[in-house]
Amino acid sequence: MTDTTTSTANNFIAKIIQEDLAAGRVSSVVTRFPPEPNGYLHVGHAKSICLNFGVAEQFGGACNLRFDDTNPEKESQEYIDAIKDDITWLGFQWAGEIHYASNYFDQLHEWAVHLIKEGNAYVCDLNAEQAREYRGTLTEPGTNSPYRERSIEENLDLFARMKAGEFDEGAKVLRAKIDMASPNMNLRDPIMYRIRKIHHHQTGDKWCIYPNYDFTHGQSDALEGITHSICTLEFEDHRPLYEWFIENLPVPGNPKQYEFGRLNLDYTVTSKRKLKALVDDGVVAGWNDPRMPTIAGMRRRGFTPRSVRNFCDMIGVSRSDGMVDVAMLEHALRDDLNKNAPRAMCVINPLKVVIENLDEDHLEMVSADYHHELDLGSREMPFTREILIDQDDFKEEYSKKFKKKFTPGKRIRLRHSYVIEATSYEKDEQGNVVLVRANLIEGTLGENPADGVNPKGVVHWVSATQCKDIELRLYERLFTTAAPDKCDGDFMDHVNKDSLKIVTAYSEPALGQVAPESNFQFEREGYYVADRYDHSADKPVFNLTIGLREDNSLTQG
RNA sequence: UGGGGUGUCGCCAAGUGGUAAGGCAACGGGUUUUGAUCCCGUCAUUCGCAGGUUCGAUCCCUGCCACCUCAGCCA
Repeated sequence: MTDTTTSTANNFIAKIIQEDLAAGRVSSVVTRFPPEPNGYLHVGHAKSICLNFGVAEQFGGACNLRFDDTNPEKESQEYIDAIKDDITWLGFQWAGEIHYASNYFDQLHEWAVHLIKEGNAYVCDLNAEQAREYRGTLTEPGTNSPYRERSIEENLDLFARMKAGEFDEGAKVLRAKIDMASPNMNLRDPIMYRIRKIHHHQTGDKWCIYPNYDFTHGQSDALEGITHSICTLEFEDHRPLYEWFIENLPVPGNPKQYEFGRLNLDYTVTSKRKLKALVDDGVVAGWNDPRMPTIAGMRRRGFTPRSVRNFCDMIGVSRSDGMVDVAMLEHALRDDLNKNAPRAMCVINPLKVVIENLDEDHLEMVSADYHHELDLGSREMPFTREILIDQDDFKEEYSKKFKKKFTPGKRIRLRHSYVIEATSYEKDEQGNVVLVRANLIEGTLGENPADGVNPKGVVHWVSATQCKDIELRLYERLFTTAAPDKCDGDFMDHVNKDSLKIVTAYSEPALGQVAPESNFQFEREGYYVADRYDHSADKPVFNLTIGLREDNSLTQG
C-alpha cells in the first residue's frame, strides 16, 4: 500500500464516469455525499465518502455535501456537526457551501403542485393502516385508493390546506399517481408529503408538511447539477421512481442513479439503529467510544485518516454484497502505523531487574531513534541500576519456546541499550518471580559482547526510578461472533463483556509530553494512541489501537 | 409461489469469447538490537449447478439452485 493510491482505483462506477465523460454525456462529474443527520458516520459511510469524493477528485469534478434532512423527528445539529468533522478528518473537502435538502423545500413544494396540476399526484385520506392494506403484497397487486380520482382543483385545495396546517398529522398525505398494480412496490402511488407538525433544525417552524426521501433526493440532485448519484443497493428498486420524478418535473438537470454494495465487516455491526442502541444502553461510552466502528470511534481508537482510506481502496467497489474480513481493516491500520508511527517503550506487566554492577545512583541517558526508517528524530532515555522489563520476558528455566529470552545465566539485549546477563532471582510466597539480579556486560552499547557470546533476544524496558505512570485502555473487539447481525437472538447477546480493560503501565518519561491523538508503537507491545480527550501531561492516557502481528509458528513449541 | 439484484481461492476483487490479475488470510524459508517490519516462495486445470452454441466459454444462450433486497406517512 502506498500513499499514492487514489481512493478509486478501478471500479465499475469510475468506469461509467469515464465513459460518460469520453462520450460527452457529461462535461464534468459532480457527485454528492448525502447523509441524513440522524446518527454518526461509520466505516460503511467511509466507503461511500471515499467513493463519492474520490471519484470526483479522480476525474477533476466536484463532490457536494448534502444533508438529507427531510425527517426532522430524528435529526439534530449534533449529528450535522459530527458528520462535518468526520469528513474533514478523513481529508476530504466538499465543493462550496454545505447543502441541505431542506434548502429546496420551497422548490419541492412548487413541483408537488406541478404534479397535482398535471394529474400526477393526489391527496389521499387513507390512514397508515388502510394504506398498507390498499398497497397489496409482494405477490398481490394493490388497490386504487378511493381518493385517487379527486379533481385537480380539490387536490390543489386540500394540499394547500395541508400546508396551512388545517389537518392533523396522519390525516392526509400527498401521493404520486403511478400504478397500484406495479410489481415494484415503490411505484404503487408512493407518498410524497406527510404532515409533521414539528420543528425542523434548519427551517424552524416554517413547514408542517415534509417531503419524503423519494420526492426529495432526485430533484435535489438535479438542482445541484449532480451527474452521478451514487447510493447503496437497497435503493435499486427506487431508481424507477427516481427517474419518474425527474421525467415528470421541469428539473434543471438529468442525474443518474448508480448503486453499489454496502460494506459489511465481520465482528462489527453497522446499522444506525444498532449503533445507537449500543450507545443508549451504555454498552459503550458514546458514539466515539474507541470500540465503535464509527469514524469518530475509529479516530479515537487511533486509526489514521490514511489507514481508513487505504482500507477503502483495498476492499474495492462492486455490486455484490459480501462480508469483509476485519483482518483487512487491521492490515490497513498496521500498515500505515508501521510506516509512520514513532516508536517508544512502555512496560505493561513489570518485573524489576537490578543491575548489580552499576552504582546505586547510576544515571545514563541512552539515545534512541523514534523510527528505524523515517527521520523522526530521537529521544534520550534514562538508564538506571533498577529497570523494569515485562514479566513474560524472564523465565526460571530455558525452553525451546523461550529460546530467545531471558533465563538465569543467559544474556538479553535491552533495546537501544546494553546487554545484561541474569545471575539470580527472587520469588514471592505464591511462587511468582518478583525480582531478577543481573550484570551489565561492558561495552555493549551499540556493540556485541567482546567475548562473542551474543544475546539471542531483545527486550523492551524502562527505568524503574525514572519512568512515567500512564493509563492504558486495552480494547478488544466488541463482539464475540463474526456475524452479530445474523446470529440467533439479540445482537446484544454477543457483546464481548471484556472489550475494555484499564491498566497502569510504565513508560519512558517523554510520553507524558505528547499531544492527544499522537500515534505510537510501543515496541513489542502494540500500537497506542494518546487519547483525544482524556490524555494530559499530568495524567497520560493511551488507547490500544491494535496489537502487533504475531508469528504464529513461534508461539507454540 | 411477484419484482429487482448478486454468485470467480477461506475473505475482498480484476478479467468477460482464446485458455483465471492483485490484496487480505494461511503456510514454508531468509534478514533483523521490536518473535514487528522487510525479503523470497507456496496457495483456483478452475470461475454456483446442468445442458446448449462455438475450433475454443468464467465470459453467449436455456433451465435450475443459493443468497441479498422491496409490502415506513424512515432514509
